[in-house]
Amino acid sequence: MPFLGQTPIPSARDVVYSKLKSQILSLELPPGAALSEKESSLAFNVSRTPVRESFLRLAQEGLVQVLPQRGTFVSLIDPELVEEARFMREQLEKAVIRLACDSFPADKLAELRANLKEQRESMERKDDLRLFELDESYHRTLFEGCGKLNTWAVIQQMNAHLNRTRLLRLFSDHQWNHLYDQHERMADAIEAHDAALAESTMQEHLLLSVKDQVVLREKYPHYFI
Amino acid sequence: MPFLGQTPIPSARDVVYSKLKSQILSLELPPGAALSEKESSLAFNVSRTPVRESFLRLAQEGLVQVLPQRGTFVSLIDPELVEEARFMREQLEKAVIRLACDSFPADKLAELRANLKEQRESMERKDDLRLFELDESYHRTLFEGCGKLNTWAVIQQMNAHLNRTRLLRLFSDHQWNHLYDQHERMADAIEAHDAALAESTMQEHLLLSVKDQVVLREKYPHYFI
DNA sequence: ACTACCACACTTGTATGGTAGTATGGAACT
DNA sequence: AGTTCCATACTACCATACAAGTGTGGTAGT
Repeated sequence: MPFLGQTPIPSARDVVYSKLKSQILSLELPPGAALSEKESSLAFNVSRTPVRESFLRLAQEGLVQVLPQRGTFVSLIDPELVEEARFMREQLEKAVIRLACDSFPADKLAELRANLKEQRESMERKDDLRLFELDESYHRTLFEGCGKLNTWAVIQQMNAHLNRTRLLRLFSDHQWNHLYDQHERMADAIEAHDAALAESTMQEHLLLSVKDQVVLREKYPHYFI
Repeated sequence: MPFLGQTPIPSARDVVYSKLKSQILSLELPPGAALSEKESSLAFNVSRTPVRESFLRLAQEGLVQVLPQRGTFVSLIDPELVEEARFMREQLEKAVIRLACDSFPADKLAELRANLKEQRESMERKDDLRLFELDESYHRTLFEGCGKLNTWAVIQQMNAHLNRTRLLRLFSDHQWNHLYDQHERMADAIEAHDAALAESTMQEHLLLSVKDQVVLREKYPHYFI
């Protein structure tokens, strides 16, 4: 009898998918790079089947492009798609934080505060990677508190396109102070039920990531359509 | 040499996927129904491979649930997911029609007017199916005119969950008159650059479909989680 | 030198066999 | 009768073989 609630062992397909996805998002597999079912199956020591299924899933998410009988390629970055992803995220996050200002569970607010505390600590340690995670976690908690986790999941998927450009921030000037201030102001606004302030702060917050794309585009023009 | 611009012949996988999806959305395959790679492969006269790949794609869209070594089942309708899909659509459509009030290309506005004309004709013919298509086409044109077709694609995917409940409208009182009036008022608002009117009308417009779920839920409680 | 053609080395698409886990119904035992 | 156990018939997962389309480089013919 299986343990209830046991984490199911990840299938070969899931492993390959996660690995490939992280390689694509980190630009380790750059836009335009050629993939092949056979080559990947050798690299991961599995058969073509799970590799192929990973390709199909990545293709559905728009991260690779499968051309029948020709090959599979990491998708070039489509600036239009990136802009629309940012647009969708802006609309949904603004709507959610308005909801949060109306009502937000106390325990989730406490989570936000705890997250902010850890952000301060990570800034002192200059732990950029952890700050990146905390940023995601902060926004996730916002959606969770509003009962909109499915919406967060959709945003996460669209973020795949944004993140290939946002990665740059880890290596350039991060402005973590600025980001932290905005996070704190948003939490305060929720507590004070100040929807207008929360929404405008969120809008600023999400605009910060726009410039990354410009930088990346100048540096690697062949990564774009 | 292949004809350039020729439509690629649909693969067996695509055929099976479309067929299954339409059967699920039409409730011909009701929520909870068991599927099987083997059974479907016999039904469609293809091997298990393209069937399996269709299952995986449907699973990623949340329309079926794959339980390893147990079976594949049509997903039960999750009211929370349906509500969030409606929520996302509301936010995005409201944002887009605000954009449209700011600027909207003349040819797309003409498309909206032509669509409205055909809506009137279809209402006279009581051609409900065509009206359903025209409704979708109307909203698509809105997104197209704002350069937000990718956003429309995301909405379409979420609509899969809404549509299983919206299907009812085809068989009940449709209130097509009401829907038409709203469509016309939105086109007028865009032309008059009246964002407030456009947005509030859109909000009403999208609220109309909420009641369908209540009806369906009373009639088929075992279709829901 | 140039062109047309073809063999070949790729690619993804499809079919199928084997493996391991799961549910179920009946038999054997208490 | 009720419970335990096991054979069996499923399931999806994975490996592998074959089919069919595509691009390329070399070769033969002009």
